Amino acid sequence: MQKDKRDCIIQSALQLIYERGFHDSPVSLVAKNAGVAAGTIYTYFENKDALILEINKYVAKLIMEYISSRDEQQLSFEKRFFAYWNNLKEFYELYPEIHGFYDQFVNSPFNSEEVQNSPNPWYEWAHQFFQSGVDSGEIKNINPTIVAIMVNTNVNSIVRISINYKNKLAKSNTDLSEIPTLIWDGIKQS
Amino acid sequence: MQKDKRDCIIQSALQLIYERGFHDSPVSLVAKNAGVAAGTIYTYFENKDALILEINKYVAKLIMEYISSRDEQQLSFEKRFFAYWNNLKEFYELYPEIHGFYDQFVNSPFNSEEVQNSPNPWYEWAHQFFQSGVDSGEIKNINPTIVAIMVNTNVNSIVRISINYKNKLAKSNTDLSEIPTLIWDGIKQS
Amino acid sequence: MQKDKRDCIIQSALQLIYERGFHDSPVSLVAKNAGVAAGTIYTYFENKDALILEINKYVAKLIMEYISSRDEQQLSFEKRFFAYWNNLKEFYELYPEIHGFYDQFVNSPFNSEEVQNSPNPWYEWAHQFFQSGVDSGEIKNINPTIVAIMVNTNVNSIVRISINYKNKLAKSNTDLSEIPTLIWDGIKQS
Amino acid sequence: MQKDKRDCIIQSALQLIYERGFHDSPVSLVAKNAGVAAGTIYTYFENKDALILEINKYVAKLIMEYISSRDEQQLSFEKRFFAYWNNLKEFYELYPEIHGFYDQFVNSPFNSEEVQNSPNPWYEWAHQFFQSGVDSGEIKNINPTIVAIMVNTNVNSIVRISINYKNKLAKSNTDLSEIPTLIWDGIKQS
DNA sequence: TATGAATGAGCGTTCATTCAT
DNA sequence: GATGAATGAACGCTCATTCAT
Repeated sequence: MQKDKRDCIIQSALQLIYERGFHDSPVSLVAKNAGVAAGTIYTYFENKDALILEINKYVAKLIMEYISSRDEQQLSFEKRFFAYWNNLKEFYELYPEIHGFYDQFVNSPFNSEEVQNSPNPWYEWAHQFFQSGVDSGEIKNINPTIVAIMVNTNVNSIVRISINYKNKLAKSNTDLSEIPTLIWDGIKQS
Repeated sequence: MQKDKRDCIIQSALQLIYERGFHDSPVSLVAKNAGVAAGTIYTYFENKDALILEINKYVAKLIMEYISSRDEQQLSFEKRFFAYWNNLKEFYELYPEIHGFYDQFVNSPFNSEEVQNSPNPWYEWAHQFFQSGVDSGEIKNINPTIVAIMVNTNVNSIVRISINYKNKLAKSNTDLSEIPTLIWDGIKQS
Repeated sequence: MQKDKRDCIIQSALQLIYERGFHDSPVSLVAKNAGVAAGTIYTYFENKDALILEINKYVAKLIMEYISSRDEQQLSFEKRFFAYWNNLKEFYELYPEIHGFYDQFVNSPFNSEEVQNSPNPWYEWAHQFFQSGVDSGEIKNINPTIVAIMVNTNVNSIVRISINYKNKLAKSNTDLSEIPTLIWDGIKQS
Repeated sequence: MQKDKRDCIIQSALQLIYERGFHDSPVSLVAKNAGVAAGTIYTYFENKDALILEINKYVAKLIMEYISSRDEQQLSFEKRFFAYWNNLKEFYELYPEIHGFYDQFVNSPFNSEEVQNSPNPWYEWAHQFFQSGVDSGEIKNINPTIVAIMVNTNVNSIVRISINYKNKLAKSNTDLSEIPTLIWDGIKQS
């Protein structure tokens, strides 16, 4: 209630979608959890779809800020890559609701062709990031958009594994920590 | 619609979910496209959720059969890996409705912890597949479940890229074809 | 409940619109009064607008049948005119809910240009009726569509007066009964 | 929007109701078009219903002024009648939003028995007008209230016809111009 | 078994009205 | 007085599910 109402609504929706999915997150519940009336949602968002697309933008901005602010460009690309990978994992573990939302959003009909083609600060930053690795000759000469998607998808699935198998794979956590090396071995210029 | 009604219903739901998403695939439409009455669906499936879970099982079986039948165990694991990767990509491109369904299912609330913990022939086969690579010393000693998820997630996202960017990344198709090498460089025993 | 459901719904809506107006006749109430569930309305009508347009058709058919079945073509047009006028008044007094509905419908946005241009058995019958008066030279040579609208509008307003002023104009009922003569004096060939 | 705010609101509502009907003229839109805040409407009108009733009063006053100021009492009643008829038609064609509003209002639940029984300067003037025709023996001895309603309803429907059939009845415009004669032939003392 | 009309809870959304500023 | 964000009851409508046929 103290924060900006628009933010409250986004936070509430993010949390609910993470916990219950798009299906089971009615506007009325989003409103209730945000501490506002149902109608208030429509002061800030045109409709439910628009709210979800705005959450996507909000989330992309947060990720971008988190990762870019921790990137140290003076380091070798190898070091930057591991930092990127670990920070992204850290981010998702810090904000599991964002991980949960993103996972659902990216493969949903909400993520239409139009949405995919509209500018996304995080995707653009990631593109630049891997482009600089290509440019400096530290990673293979592959389309940086594809590398970005590959790496991000990979972090995403690793986080999902580490959440789902939290208890069972205790022993395997060592394995998880080796994944970025694995990816690095794949993309590094040999 | 000569086939078994149960199959018709699954095919119809698969296609609709691919085209319109879970949100927009009401039982009545699934029934209509399957050439049966809405009520009939409840003869074969307890409810809509059960239908979706059954589709998941159906799909897992199909993938497993497709991949396993094309696996030649006498070959080197490297060759088997590339076959695996390419066959999986081929499968998804052959059955885009399965790719579309799977992409939505895997991160949805339908894919509950319980579902993830129940036996899945395809996951088990993939586990065994990578286990044999570890056992023969041809790939690094990492939890084969994790490798399987990594590789499968990777194929999935590559297929998504190749579908979404079909026209735009014409030039980059070469890049896409290098991805499995990249993954192999990551997991192979060096 | 005994009658055809579609008819029940139409009757219920007709009555409610008469009593409370379009504004205050929610689908839920129409359904309740018809003895069906709200959803059932949508089995018979695409949406609320379609229901209202169907009522209009239903009503036009009823009026046409009532008036045409009482028209005796072998009589002089003068006699036929008075019968027409009185039967129409009688009809509206017999079915005040139809009068009430029609009054509201005809000047509402529901009665769009498209609706006005689509075939209406009652309007067509009335057109033919007055056409025959023109043809036989018994009434002035005026566009029969216009005469029909004039006469019908007149009956309509007289019925409204006789309903609204029921008690107060007791004395004036004699006046009301002279109205058709007044109209006849206006349109008859002199 | 230099004018008095109350007038702006009435004008805005009048125009919107004409264009979109009662259904589709929310207070927020009335306010926007009037150049005021939604809440301001409640400074001038108790609620939306009161606003609509006030528009009715406003409109009745305007019509009365328009017609009465053009009535020349020294003329024969016949001439006065034709002037009345034509001026009323002219008024509605000059202010189609008033015609549109009135058409909807008169048969709506807003026009309750209470409203109909409350003093209306326009109705009273029209009553007097036709009373004087009765008194002078120039028209038949009929309740002037009824004659007034008849004539006004008639003008109303003729205007509606001339608006709706604007293009199609080009030829028939001559017919429309004969209507007042028709009415006069009906009511004149023969 | 198969049907599909019927159900009604629950959805997204609107909008007349209020009230703190 | 004027504002417009906030409210929440009420709306039209959908759709998973049932059950008489």
